[in-house]
Order: sequence, then C-alpha cells, then structure tokens
Amino acid sequence: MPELPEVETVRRGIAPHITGKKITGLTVRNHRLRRPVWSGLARALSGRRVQEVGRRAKYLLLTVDGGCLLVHLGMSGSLRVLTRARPPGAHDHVDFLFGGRLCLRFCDPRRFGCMVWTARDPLRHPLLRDAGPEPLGDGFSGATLFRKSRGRSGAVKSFVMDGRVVAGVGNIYASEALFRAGIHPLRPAGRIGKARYDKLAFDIKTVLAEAITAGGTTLRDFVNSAGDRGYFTPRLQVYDRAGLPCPRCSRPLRRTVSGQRSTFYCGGCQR
DNA sequence: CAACGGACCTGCCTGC
DNA sequence: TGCAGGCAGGTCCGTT
Repeated sequence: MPELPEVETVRRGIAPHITGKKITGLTVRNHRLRRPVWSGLARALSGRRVQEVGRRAKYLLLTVDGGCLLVHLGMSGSLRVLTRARPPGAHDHVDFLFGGRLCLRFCDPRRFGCMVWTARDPLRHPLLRDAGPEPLGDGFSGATLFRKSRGRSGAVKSFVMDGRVVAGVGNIYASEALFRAGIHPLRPAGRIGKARYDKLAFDIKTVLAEAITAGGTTLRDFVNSAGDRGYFTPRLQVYDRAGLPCPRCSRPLRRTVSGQRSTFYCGGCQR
C-alpha cells in the first residue's frame, strides 16, 4: 500500500519519537512476514540505541549501535508510536519496546512487509544493493532515464517502476507522473527522446514531493492514533479515475493493465 | 540482460 | 444474507 511518499511520511513521523532511545525489548507475535522475522532479532536489538531512522527506496532503515534493521511496509503495513499500552489487534505483528510506556507497533494485515537485520552496511545488503537512484536526489534526472531506456522495448510504465532504474516509483505515482508528462504508459521505453525524459523526471520529482507535503499535512499524528488511520490520499489526477473526465481535456480517462498492474491514463493527452 | 508470470497474504467490494 | 470472484498502493524469484 504505501508508496514512497507514505514511507517517507512514516519516517518523519516516527523519527522524533524514537531517535536516541534505547530499545529494551521486542515482541514478535507473528514472525511470518514476506520473509520470516529472524528468531535472533530481539537479542540483536535489545539494549541498542536508535541512532537514526533513514529511508532508501521504500525501506525504512533503523540504524542502531552495531547494525541496521530494514523495514518494508509491503502493501498494507503501518507503524505507529504508542505512549501507553494498548491491546494488540489481530495484525499487530511486532512491537518495539523502548522502556517506560513507549512502543513502536508494526501492523500488516497482508504480511507482504518484511524486517531484515544486517550487521553490515545496509546499502550493500542484497535488498538494496541494486536499487536505482533516489528519485528526489541529485543522482536522478532525465539523463538517467534516457540512458537506461536505450534498447528497451517494454512499456515505459513498467520501466519507471523498475526499482533498478529509479527507486520507489510505485503504481500510483507512475500513472500520475506519466499523465503530467503527457507520455502514454504503454509506449516502449526505448522509443522516448531525451527531452520527454527530462520532463518525466521532473514530473516524478514534483509529484512525489507534493505527495510528501500532502502526507505531512494530512498525517501529522503518528502517536496514539485510535485504530486504523488509513493511508493518505493525495490529489490524484488519473489513478483510479477510469471513466471520469480528464482534468486537462475532459475526455474520459481510461484503465488498462500493464505488467499485471492497473494503469490509468488519458488517451487524448498521452502519446 | 530484459521481459514475464507466479508467489506471497488478507480484506473489501461487487454481483449473483 | 451468503458466497464466489475480482481487485488492492509491492517486491522477489524463477524461467524463458
């Protein structure tokens, strides 16, 4: 469920509460996530202080003394900060305890998320080693997209969702950015010129940045929220809007399937 | 290597 | 009201 803006919003929401705090224990109620939670994790984390809450692609990086925990929220995961004990719900699989009453609770109904410990540089971990540049960083531009797309015949939407090309562009923002750029999602990636990729890179950056801003205003409370807050819905122009009028030309928006994922676009504005 | 399909799960919505 | 079927914001892995 969470796309990059949501993961970043979670990071900013929880970081002030747990940075510098010592983990006193870990409660794993269900270790069966996308990959099993390592049975030694509680021992690895206990007594360690959280140095930093970072992010790379859609992974949160909880850096502690001596290692790093990679946390992915999958399709349905969430993290929230509790300042007093609350009974865990059916999908509250992991609690990070910080002494006192502070607790960071991981919930994930579909269990597509994961938690992976590494004692080494997390950026060299196999899960992150081959990740493409951060879309909001200086290492990502139209030149990146143009260069990597040469010779590729697959749809441009699948191309920008390939995490080795650029990290963290998910299904919603791929559709949104391609709409802004006026590029048809099924166009072969290798048949798009440099100028159009410059525009697409700019639109990927701006749509993600706008969504992060929206998340910051919509979801400022990561503490003690009652039950499921749900995920924020930033202003979307095409995603999940098949049949509704295109915001630019008013023709009905269309839905198709690309790479087994729902894809939304305007047949008039996107070429 | 690129491209594609399957696998991993639960919940929610639709239509019969 | 019950139930089957389709769909969901993400990777990751194996095969071609």
